[in-house]
Amino acid sequence: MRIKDIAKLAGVSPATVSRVMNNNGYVKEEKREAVLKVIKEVDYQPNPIAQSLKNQKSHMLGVIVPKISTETASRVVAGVTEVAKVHGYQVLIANTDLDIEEEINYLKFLSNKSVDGIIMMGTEVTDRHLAVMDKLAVPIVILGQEVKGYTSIIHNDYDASFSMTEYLIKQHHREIAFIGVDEKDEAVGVVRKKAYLDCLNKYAVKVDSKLMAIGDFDIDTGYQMMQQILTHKTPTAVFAVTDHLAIGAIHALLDAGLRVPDDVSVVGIGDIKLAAYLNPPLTTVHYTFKTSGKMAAEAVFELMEDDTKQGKRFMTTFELKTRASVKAI
Amino acid sequence: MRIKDIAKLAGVSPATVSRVMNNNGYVKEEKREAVLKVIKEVDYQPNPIAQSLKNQKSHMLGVIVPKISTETASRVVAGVTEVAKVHGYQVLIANTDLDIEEEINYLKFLSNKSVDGIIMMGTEVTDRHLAVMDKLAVPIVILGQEVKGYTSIIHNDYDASFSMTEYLIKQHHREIAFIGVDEKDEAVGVVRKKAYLDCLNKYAVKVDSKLMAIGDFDIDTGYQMMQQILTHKTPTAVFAVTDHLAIGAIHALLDAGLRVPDDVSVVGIGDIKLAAYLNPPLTTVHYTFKTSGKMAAEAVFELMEDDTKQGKRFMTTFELKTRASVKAI
DNA sequence: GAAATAACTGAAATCGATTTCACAATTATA
DNA sequence: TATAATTGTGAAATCGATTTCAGTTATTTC
Repeated sequence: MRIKDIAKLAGVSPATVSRVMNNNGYVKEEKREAVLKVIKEVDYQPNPIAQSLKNQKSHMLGVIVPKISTETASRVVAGVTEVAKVHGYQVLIANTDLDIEEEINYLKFLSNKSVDGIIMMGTEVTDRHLAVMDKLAVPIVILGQEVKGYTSIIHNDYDASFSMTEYLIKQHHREIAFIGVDEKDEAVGVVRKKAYLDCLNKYAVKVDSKLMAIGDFDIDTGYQMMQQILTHKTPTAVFAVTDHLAIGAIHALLDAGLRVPDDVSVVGIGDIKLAAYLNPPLTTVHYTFKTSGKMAAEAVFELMEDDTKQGKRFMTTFELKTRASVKAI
Repeated sequence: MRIKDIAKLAGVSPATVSRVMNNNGYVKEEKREAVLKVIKEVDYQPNPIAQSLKNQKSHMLGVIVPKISTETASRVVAGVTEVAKVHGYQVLIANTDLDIEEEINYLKFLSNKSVDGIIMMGTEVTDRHLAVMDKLAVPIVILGQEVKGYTSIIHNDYDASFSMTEYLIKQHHREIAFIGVDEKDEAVGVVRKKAYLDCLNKYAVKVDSKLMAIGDFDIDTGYQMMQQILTHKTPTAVFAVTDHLAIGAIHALLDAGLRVPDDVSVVGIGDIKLAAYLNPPLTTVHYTFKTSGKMAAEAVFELMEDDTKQGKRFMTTFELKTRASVKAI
């Protein structure tokens, strides 16, 4: 069913049908009714692609995620879709599986007028990213990393990490192991580590490089890094920069015959859904990923209205969730 | 940059540029090179919306999910996007938040030529769904429920649930509580329960309705249902139809002062990522959700080629993951 | 009652690509 | 060499909507 067909059935021109559908321009009441009747009868829905072409709006938002099958990503997407729906927008997902090449390809592809705005969940933002981003035809918002010149939604990684370290120190821990990730990820790899170090310094706790390990993002890595640390020394507490790393660490500790938290306390960051249901329930930092997704979407819509608002920086809140995985000394 | 501009720069007509881009029709070698040179220089990418309109193909797949921020959904989407990428397709996500009205709206909207195929993760499939599905202009595949006449990817819920029950019986459990969900969800609510009952019957274990409870899908429900069952009787084992329900049940048991698995064994279905890291590690059924997503996508592409293949029924495999949450009597 | 304004309508142009069609220039075949 | 077949090209139609433009009819205003 095309607009032409509706026009014929209603005995008017396509222009009139369009005017009725979009409620603009003059249409005599009886013709309007005739058109609406036909539309209802045949359940006519205009071809969105043709509309996109003519209106130069696709009513779609692109979301670039590093890995869709993670709790963080899916929560962000949930937030984005929620706001998108309010604006009558659809969400197009681009899953890069952590491949930078893919990320850049998607940036190009999506910008090419197939979406009206882009939200990129950043891990590593390279110069090549920036080169492409500078030429983008549509607004973009970066989520999770701070990129100057671009609107970014960032989690308060510094304060969160600092507070967590401080919390452990206030529980009288002094031998606090650190399990981090590669520095290519600015927010997680660099900022969270810096906050940890700064906090130790503030409280004059000496930094022991033997208690620090850097690896990937998965549970297994947490396990291995913990084992590695244990070969040198047994800390009284472990600060893992993600909950998954913390879970791996806990299991390594248990397998080494240590009790958590009685022998070693463990904390993470992220507050995955099951954190409270682990044994012991995990002390962690709650981030509002869904809210971040919403904020990102709202920022994109704002940029679509007025692209001079580029470059804003939004920081989301966090909350320390103290649970049983930490025991004071 | 439009095709016209490229044509002008290369000193040819838009038709020739199109012929070069799509590698069809005759083009003299020198003109082809001239065109390619210009395309490369200005990094021209054709407007996908205009192409969609002309070609009547959007190169997009629609996925309707009940809740994007669940592990199941995100794994399915990961599988779908993987296959989609191979075919040069993008994935459009429609998140219905379990709202049937939304589901039907999305079916209509997506079918309307804005995607070339639809994958619907079904929970409840009503007559209203069917009415809309019958009129769909594009192929659709249902994932997770069996709908006759439509290609469905189903998990072997019956056998999985039966095997799990059988496993408990073989561990000499006879008082096996059941925590299920509403029957509106055919696969989870009806089939899994039927298999449980059939298995009890097969082994002449008497069914005790006091040991059965029906609720929602979340951890809290599992907790409450377990508490409710405990007011009547303490079973030796609990069969929850999802891992989340099992986790809720475990916590209710622990809070009631019972030990898992020493006093009560608990099993779930789904094998969420953290199932092996819970305490105790959860005995459950591993479903290959990502594979289901891939199969669904492949089935959709097959239907796009040849719509007579409609109505196939694919069953995915499962694997019993026996972990420490079950103890033989 | 004439002039000015408002209400209404459809033909045609447009969005940016693809493809048909008609025709021209080569090359192959008889 | 004449004819047929192949190669090569651009103008124009097309996809399905929206919008401008020009023209008609109805309503005010003086």
